[in-house]
Order: sequence, then C-alpha cells, then structure tokens
Amino acid sequence: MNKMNKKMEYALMALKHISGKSDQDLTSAKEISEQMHIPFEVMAKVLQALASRGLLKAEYGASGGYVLARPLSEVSVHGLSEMLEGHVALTKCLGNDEPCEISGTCNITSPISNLNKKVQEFYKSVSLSEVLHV
Amino acid sequence: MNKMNKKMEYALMALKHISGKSDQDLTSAKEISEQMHIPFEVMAKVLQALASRGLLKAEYGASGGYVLARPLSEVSVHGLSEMLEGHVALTKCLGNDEPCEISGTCNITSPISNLNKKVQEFYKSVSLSEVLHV
DNA sequence: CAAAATACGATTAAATAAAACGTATATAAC
DNA sequence: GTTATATACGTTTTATTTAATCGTATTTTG
Ligand code: SF4
Ligand code: SF4
Repeated sequence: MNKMNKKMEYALMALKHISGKSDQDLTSAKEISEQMHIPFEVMAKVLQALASRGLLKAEYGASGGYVLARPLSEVSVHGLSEMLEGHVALTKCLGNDEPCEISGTCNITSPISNLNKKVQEFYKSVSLSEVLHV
Repeated sequence: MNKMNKKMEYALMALKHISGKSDQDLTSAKEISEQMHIPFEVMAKVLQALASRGLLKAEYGASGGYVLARPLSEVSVHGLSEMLEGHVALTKCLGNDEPCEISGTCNITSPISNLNKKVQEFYKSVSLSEVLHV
C-alpha cells in the first residue's frame, strides 16, 4: 500500500532540477537523466507526458529542451499523479476500467469510496512547490 | 501510486464482518472467505497476521474462529497497514532494507522524507472505526 | 545534410503481488 | 480415541504490474 512509483519520483526530480534554473534556460531529457542516473528513455517519456499535459513547454531541435509552463504552486501531488497515470484510485471498483469481480458480495465499497475521497483531498492539498521547497 | 493492496482490502472486509457480530460469536476464516468470495488461504493468512499483532484473538479447534481483541477506534489505517506489511514508506530510500542505488545523485531525498511524514500522519489520523462506519 | 533534440508506439525484462500448496497443531464433537 | 474442523506457517508457483528497452519518426540548429 501507498508506495510512490518511479515515474512520480523521476518527475519530481526533473521538476526540482528545472525549477532551479532561469526561465530561458532549457533543460534536455539527456541532461537530467545523466546527472541523476535515470534511464534516458524513461526520463524522456515522463517529460513528454508532463509537456502534453501543459506543465512543461517543449522546444524542438538540436538545442531544444523543456521549461516550466506553469508555476509549481498551482499543481498538487494529486495533479501530477493524474498527469502521469491518468485516473488514480485506491481500488479496482473505483476506477473506470473493468469492475471488481467480487463487488457483488463486497461489504466495504461505500467505506472504500469515502476513504478514497479523503486520500484524494489530502493529495490535492499538497502543492508541488510545497513538496519541493521552491 | 497510492493503490491499496488486496491484503488491506481483505482485512477491512473481515473486520467489517466481524465487528457486526457479538463478542461471543466467533468468525472462521472459511466463513468470511465463502461469503465474500475471497481465496481461503489468503483470508486465513491475513487473519493470522492480525491475530499475531493483537488486533484479533484466535480460538483453536473444531468450532474455533476469530474475535476482536481491540476496539477498532484504537487502530488507524496506518496501523493496520503496518500489521500486514511491516514498515511502509513512499520510496526505497526511506525503508530499512537496502538503500536506493541513485540516492547519491538524487535531489529530492529531503522533500520525499517530508512528504512521507505527512502521508503517514494522514493515515494515522484515520481510524478503522471511522473508515468502516462502526 | 548531419547532429541533436523531442515524440511515441511496441516489445521485453524485472519486480512485485497474489494465490496455491503442503504440513503441523489444537480442540470440539461424537 | 477417532474424526472433523479449525488455526498456524513456511514454501512454491502463478499472475499482474511496473520498469526498462527498442525502433522509428519528426523537428530544428549549425
Ligand atoms: S468491490 Fe470491494 S473488493 Fe472489489 S475492489 Fe471494491 S473494495 Fe475491493
Ligand atoms: S533516493 Fe531519490 S530516487 Fe532513490 S528512492 Fe529516494 S527519492 Fe527515490
């Protein structure tokens, strides 16, 4: 329960790195992946996902890279998680995919739904700037 | 990120089931596993873990079973998680096992540690009786 | 045109979680 | 006492999820 996945860690590392530079200073996927020893392809995919969701702005070409497109104070941990993984929920029955096969006899669907809401609210209450001290 | 595992779900289902009965009424692993369509061996292991941690009391023999040993209001979601999984943490570097291999170049160890503390405090603040409406 | 960067779908590999198996022990019912 | 039914627990196997890799296309600088 309750472990962070690598995509999230890599995203936080990248955002911390990028936020320490000026707005004109582009950061390439290679730069971060080498400095932090993150597999390049994975780092690139994470940055692409964040760019497609509007958190980063991508610049093409030989001297391209990424720059922040929105202030980190406007995005929560929950928001970042959704950018990388889409809809997130505690259990299967709360997702929008195929339903849980024992939901017919499950006695905690309502409690789980309430808990899920609380957890989401908690993660929405924590901004990325707060987490990263920027 | 942030998904609940089956052990936790099964534990909550069992606790909800048990807490709906009188203190003299024993509940066997088989009873729960059949009613909720949970694999018997898995359900049994979960109940054994909770009994060994003092949350349930086990009664041996042909008409044996489990009964609550502590009120659910005294145990938090975090507490239950620790009973089933031991030490829990957001990332590898926070655990007590082998350290993360890129911690030397990681720029978010301190932020992650703070976030982890917050998450733990949140889960400690939610009691099982609150979650299960009992 | 060549080099270096982002973009993205597809596949493979690794790690983790879940389930199943096997055997021992305790006790109530008969 | 024997049998049936329950907990106890270590081991193994299977399934699922996560992480990493591969391959190719596109864009832009120099
Ligand atoms: S229905 Fe019950 S068992 Fe199935 S995913 Fe929801 S909470 Fe878990
Ligand atoms: S050191 Fe950094 S990358 Fe490694 S587990 Fe901790 S936060 Fe994650």
